[in-house]
This record gives sequence, C-alpha cells and structure tokens, in this order.
Amino acid sequence: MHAPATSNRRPTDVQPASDLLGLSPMRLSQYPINTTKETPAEAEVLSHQLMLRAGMIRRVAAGIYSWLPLGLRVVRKVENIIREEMNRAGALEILMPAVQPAELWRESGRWSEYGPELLRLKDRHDRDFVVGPTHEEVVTDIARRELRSYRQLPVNFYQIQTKFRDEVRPRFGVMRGREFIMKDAYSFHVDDASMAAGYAAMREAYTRMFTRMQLNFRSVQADTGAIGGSASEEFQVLADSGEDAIAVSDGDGFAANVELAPAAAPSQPRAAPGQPLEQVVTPRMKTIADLSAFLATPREQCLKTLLVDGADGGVVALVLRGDHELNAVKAQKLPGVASPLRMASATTVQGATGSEPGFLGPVGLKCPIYADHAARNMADFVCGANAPDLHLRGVNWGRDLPEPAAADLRNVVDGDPSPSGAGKLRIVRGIEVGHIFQLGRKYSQAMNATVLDEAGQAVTMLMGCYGIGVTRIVAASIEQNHDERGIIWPEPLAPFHVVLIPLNLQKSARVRASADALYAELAAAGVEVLYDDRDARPGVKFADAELLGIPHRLVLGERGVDAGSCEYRYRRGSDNQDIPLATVTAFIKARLAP
RNA sequence: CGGGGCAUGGCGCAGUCUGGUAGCGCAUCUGCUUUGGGAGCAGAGGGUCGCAGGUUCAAAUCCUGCUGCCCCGACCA
Repeated sequence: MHAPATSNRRPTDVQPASDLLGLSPMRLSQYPINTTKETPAEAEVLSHQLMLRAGMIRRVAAGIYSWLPLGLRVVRKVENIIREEMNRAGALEILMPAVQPAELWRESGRWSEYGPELLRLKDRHDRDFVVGPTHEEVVTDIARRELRSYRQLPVNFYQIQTKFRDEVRPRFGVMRGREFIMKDAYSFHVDDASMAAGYAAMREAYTRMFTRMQLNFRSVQADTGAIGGSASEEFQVLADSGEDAIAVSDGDGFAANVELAPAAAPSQPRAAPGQPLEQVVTPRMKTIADLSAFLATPREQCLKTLLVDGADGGVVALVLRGDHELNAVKAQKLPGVASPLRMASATTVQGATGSEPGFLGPVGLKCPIYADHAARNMADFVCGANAPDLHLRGVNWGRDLPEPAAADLRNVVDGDPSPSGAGKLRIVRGIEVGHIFQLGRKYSQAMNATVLDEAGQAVTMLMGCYGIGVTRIVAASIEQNHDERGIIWPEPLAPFHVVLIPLNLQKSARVRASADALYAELAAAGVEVLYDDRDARPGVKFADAELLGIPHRLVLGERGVDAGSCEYRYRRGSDNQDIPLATVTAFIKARLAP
C-alpha cells in the first residue's frame, strides 16, 4: 500500500473496536466511489443496472463479480441477519473448503451424476478435485467422523461460503452468477420425526429472516432436482423479473413452483366423435400457431406431439393440447423417458416417424405414447399425419387410434383449478432465494454415515438441507425496492442508515464545523452514517444519495447552520423536515429504532 | 450446448456498407468562475480499434481463423 499521494486526504476516522463487520461510518471523500448516469450495456435487469451504476459490483468474467465496499456492506447485512436467525434456531456455524476431493463425490455417486455444471480440476499430482457447488458430501463426511451416538442428534451445521456452479447461462448480474455466496445448512437426525421437526424449524427461521429483510416473499412446494430427497419448499421473492413461474391458488393455501404444480384432469367427460377422419394438406405449417391460423381452428383443438429420447435409447411421444406447454420436470419422471429430458434430434424424429418435426401425430406412431389429461380429453382434433405438409382433422381417440396412456405432462396455466378443487391458480413470477429439503438417507446411506441408537445398533442418519442465495438476495431486494432515481434500501439491508450532505462545504467554515461535529456525534451514537464530504455540487450529492438508496438523508447548509437546524428527508418520502441541530442524533436514533 | 448479436480511451456510442491522418458525449487532470438538484469557460492527458493470420501502396474498415461478452431456449441459491 502506498501512502496517499495528496495531502488533502483526511485521517481515517477512529472506528469502534466492536465493529467487527466493517460497517463503520465512512467519509465519501476517502472512498473513490464511481457512480454513473449511463447504464452499462451488459446489464439487462434493473437490479443489475443499479448495482453497476451505484458502484456496488464490477464484472470480472461471465457470472463472476467483485464486490466493492458499498455492495459488500449490503452482503454483510444479509449474512448477519441469516447468521442471527440460524443461531437462534440452534444451528452451528462451520466453514468447509471450496475445493473438495473427487473421492467424496465418487462415494456419493455425484461425480458421474452431476453434469458440466460441476467445475472439476486437477492438482499438481493429477488428482481430481471439484470446486464445490454444494456441500452434502463434505458435511456428511464430517458427520460420520464426528457423530457417534443418537444422543448427539439432532444437529444442524451451517456455513456462509462461496460456491461455484458452471451455469449454462449466467445472467442478470449476481442474480444468476456462476460464483456466488450461499448459506447452506445440513441437519442430521435419528428418525423421521426429528427430521421433520428440523425442517419445520428451518422453515420458521427462513420466514423470520426474509421478513426481517423486508422481502415480499412466499414459500412454495418445489421439485427436489439434482440435490435429491423428498419434501421440499422454495422461498420465492415475488418479482416480475423472476426466472421462476409460481402457481398460487386464490381459494386455498396452495402454492407451488409451476415445475411441480399438478394440472388437474378435466372434469368434463370427453365429447363423442362428431366428425369423420380426413387428411388435409398443410404446406409448411410446422407450428401450432401457423396450423391454427391456416385451418381456422382454435389452438386448443390442435394436438401437439413431441418426441423425446427414451431411457433405453428409443423415443417416446408426448402429446399435449396445442395451447399447453410441456413440463420437463413432470415428463422426465415418466417410466421410459430419459432423465434429464432431451428432445429427440431431427434425424431421430425422421427415423422414428418418417417425417420431420412439425407434422407429427400419434396416429400410427409405433413408439410409446403418453397423452396429457387434457389432450386425452379432446375429440375431433387436428394432429400431424407423420408425413411432410400433411395433417389429420377430425381425429378421435379410441376410434382412429388406441386410447393412450394418460399422464400429467403440462405446465399449469392461469385459471386452472387448484389441486384441492378450491379456487383457481394464478401464475406469478418469483426469484428463488431459499430452498429447504428433507433429504432422508440419500447421502448418509451412500457414504455410510451412521450413529448408534439406544439399542446399540448402527442406524443411518437422516438429513435435511437448507440453502439461501445470499448474493441473490441483494439483487432481489433491489428488484422490489427502487424508483426512477435508484435503489431504495429497506433499513435492515441498507449499506448506511444515514447520508449526511453538507452544502458548500469547501467555502463555509461554519458548515464544515457543524457537519464534522454532527458526523462525529452520529458515529459515536452508533449510527451508520455516510458523510458526503466531497467537494461536489449539491445536485451531484443528492443524485448519488438517491442512486445509492440510503434510507435517511440529512442536509446541512449555511441557512440551516445559522438557524440551528438540519434538514431531514426519508428516501421514500418527498417532504423535507427541519430538525433542530441539537436533537438530530436523537431524532435519527428514534427513526432507526426497531 | 444450439441459435442470434456485439467487440473502437474508464463508461456510453459514431466511424466499417463505399479501405486513405481515429472522432463525439460522460468521466478524469489543471486554472478561473460557480455552489439547494447531475454547473460554465479555457486548456490537458488517455485508444497496439478483442487476438492472430491474409489481401492491398495503404486495413478500425475487406477475407479467414480464434477469443471474450451480451441476448433467446434446457439447469438452480
């Protein structure tokens, strides 16, 4: 480190010894913040744009970011709330390595199961390692070494640590980065009841955390995905920019990720055939939309046939109503379907049907066929004829082709009935910030993690695992809290509580004396204050304060100093309020009181 | 990984089609003025035009290859 080259730097403020979190007050003249008026071209979503403009983060590579002082303070706020609530729930903080030996992953089976998302590397001795995307293996290894008796259970270990997942498509800044900070927790239990209790405790802890962070969120039923296990819920922050679709019932408490939300079978019986089967020429009509327009037939009267790779190397046909979308999570769970789901290649389709995609239909198809409940309920429908530029019209199950196997294959849509029958589903967007699972014995069995029970018998432990995307929360909060001027931090996440803006600081000794004194007073009172003592015009300071989203603003000008008052403004408000200088600190403390 | 696009001072862009001395705004530095909502004037610094080949008297510009990044589809905190 070099000493500052210029002499206009002021000595660093004395920091309270108790400030272990780096959340001390700050003079802006000592921090080379770079805010911008223009939005960097790389940023698509608002939170990403604002984080770059406010100087919170900088991109290093695709999906990999540095956190600058201002951004890091917010990360620390999020971490602290998580830490407090995890500790309150009785969890124990640990820290596991980012780089892990391949042996553990071979033991769990995930060395081969996990795809290219797992970053693998070799050390100098040519030994295999991974950069941890998650820590079930390492924590299970700890548990099997440290835990001997049922009397030591239940236990919940958690850490807040950097993860790496080589995402196919990192995007939206830290919303979906490849490297990110995650809180991951793992609980160990001797029986199902204990695992369920541990899960419930985490659900409550998560609810408390996200409530404290003032996020608008809700929990939803979720797919267990690559982590595995049984019961699972996601905590979704509601935002239109969210990547997840959530189905929420207006009639009961049901809420689930669309991946998982069951689509009810139609309650009406299928109509009787009313039209004769006929072939129609449909040149180049390869999509449902084109076909529907060409034949002047509603999309819901057309049948969509998709060929996917089978588990045994063949293909499987999945049939949907024309206006419905395939649900990959549901489909890949069907017997005979490859998991993860893969669409059959064009050449495979040609070989299996004699046609190119776009003219497929279930009539005369030789491979296994699954029809979605809604598709199976159609009568007199239109479908491909398995020949180029030809479709069939007036097709009927049972009459023109065998009844297909029925399955739930589609995404639920707005207006679908809730699974319980009470109410209708609405589809909203969400950002997944937390996910809790009951894992059961998936890892403990594979890695032989046992304890002795009351009878002295070795029993395999049950596990739960609980994740939170720490850095993602920062972006999610911005998505929910901003206006045209910038970020509006909820107080618990704000990098600073108060921004103190002196006007004409360089010229007015009175303002400087008052502002310096007020800054010292606020800092001494434990207020996290950002002192904008830069030699800049008022407009610049106001604009930056609003971009940065500091919740409380104090402005001190010569007029105010002479009148013995300071001007206060709340970031969400539009009115100014004059506060006697002598009572400013008390006023702020009162506003900050929980 | 497939499809589309972009790559020119720190940031945002023009210039490329039609080859000929690299330009604008913001930011930065100096001086003066200004000081309650992103100041004005005068001056200054900063770019191997992503990389490597090729064509040409001459390449940011044309050709080939590579790399990086962004956007659209299957994964997840």
